[in-house]
Amino acid sequence: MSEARSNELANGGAAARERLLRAAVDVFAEKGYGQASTREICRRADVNVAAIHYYFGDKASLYKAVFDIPERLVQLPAALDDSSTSLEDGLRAWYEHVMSFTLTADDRSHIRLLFLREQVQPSGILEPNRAGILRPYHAQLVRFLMPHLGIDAVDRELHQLVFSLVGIAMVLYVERAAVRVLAPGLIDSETTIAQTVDGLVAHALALVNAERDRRQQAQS
Amino acid sequence: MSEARSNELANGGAAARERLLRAAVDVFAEKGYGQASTREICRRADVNVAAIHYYFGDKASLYKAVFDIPERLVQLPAALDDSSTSLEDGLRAWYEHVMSFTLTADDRSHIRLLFLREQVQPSGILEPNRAGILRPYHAQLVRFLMPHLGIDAVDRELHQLVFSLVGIAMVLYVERAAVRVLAPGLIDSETTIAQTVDGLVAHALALVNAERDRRQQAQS
DNA sequence: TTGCTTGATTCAAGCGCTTGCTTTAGTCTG
DNA sequence: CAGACTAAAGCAAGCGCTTGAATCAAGCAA
Repeated sequence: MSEARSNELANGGAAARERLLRAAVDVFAEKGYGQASTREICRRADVNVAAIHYYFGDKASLYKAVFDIPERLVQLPAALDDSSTSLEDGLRAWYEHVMSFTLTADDRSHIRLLFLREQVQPSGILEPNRAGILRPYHAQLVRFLMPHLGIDAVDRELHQLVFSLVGIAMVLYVERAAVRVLAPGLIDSETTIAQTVDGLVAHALALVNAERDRRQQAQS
Repeated sequence: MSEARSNELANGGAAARERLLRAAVDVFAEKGYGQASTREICRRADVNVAAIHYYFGDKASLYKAVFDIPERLVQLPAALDDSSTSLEDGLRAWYEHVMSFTLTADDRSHIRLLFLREQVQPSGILEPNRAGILRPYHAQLVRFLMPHLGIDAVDRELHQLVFSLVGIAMVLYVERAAVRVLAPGLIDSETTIAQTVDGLVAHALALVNAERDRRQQAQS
């Protein structure tokens, strides 16, 4: 901590450690842990190879450090935590938020790819049983839906509903290459994505409404 | 062809080439193309390292050969191509089929993981623009749904409906680690998976019915 | 049967290269 | 000068791939 700060003051404020972290996010996201080379990370960060050892110890610890900066990077759509938001508006806000990932390739998308990769192909370095980047999104949807379903306890049906809501968008992201081949016009441009979001909202409403109906029927 | 056959006859019918292919599926699925080592593949296939060069030329060609055996491995649920199958029965057959992937780890599951990995993290070796393993599943659902929706042409709404139907199951597979952490009891055992299939069918019916209603409304 | 040839296959060895990491000698700043 | 940091070189290990010799069954002539 204090060493790092004095370091920042020492050199031109560039903070080699910080550049190293940023480059690591990029390279790990592009190549995966195993295929990422420390030499390339250092080259992109414009530091010497010894810097990784100096600041982090080794490659695995650098990887862990990359995954230790996650929460502040995940910014959830605020509308869903406003209790006055209608069901449709909340769902639309949520899908607009997550579908923006599909097209753009900004700074944050790299870290998202990193989390997805760790999910599909665990490196074995991080402790297992971590829910990854899905947890905050899942938790927010659970919070948002409970009042709209008129329930105050989480059960497996609610969990499954939320996973389905996530799934109808996630398939478009994970399989975006296949989607573009099989159904051109779904996620090719901002315009088509806007249409697709409309479809997602309609699907989501159908799912939530069906679940609400099922619960009312089960009560009577 | 004839050389390969005489080879099979020559040795104990073990066919080193075949063992090599099988081992390659396993190792590529476990490690990914870049992290898989030809030495390990040969070790598992119980052949000499030179065998890859002898039979396939190099590592990349072995990888391509693995991806050239796909179609016969994808066995679709037959019920969906029977026009007498009801909507609910067809959907149930489909989800029972695909959800069997989530728990089991049989021979075929490795090749499925391989396709998923290639989708998320393309190796750059296969020609791009291939829809991967999703294509046959997608096509079958499109065929199955058209009569139940009363349409005879494929449009973008139908495509998106199918992707949503795929997505609500795929999220449980791709994020199965997170699902087990966030919602234990969804995909932990055959019993819970059976319950989850019930939920998937209910969700799918809600989606299809909503889409049919939308089309009827749009007509009038 | 016997010995020889041939072509297919396997084998151990090693080439050149990249990897993660370490070391040693330095430079710069306060 | 002391401590924070960097630079360059090099280590052992692993990588894909190649090589030339060894092995083996099949075909063939004497």
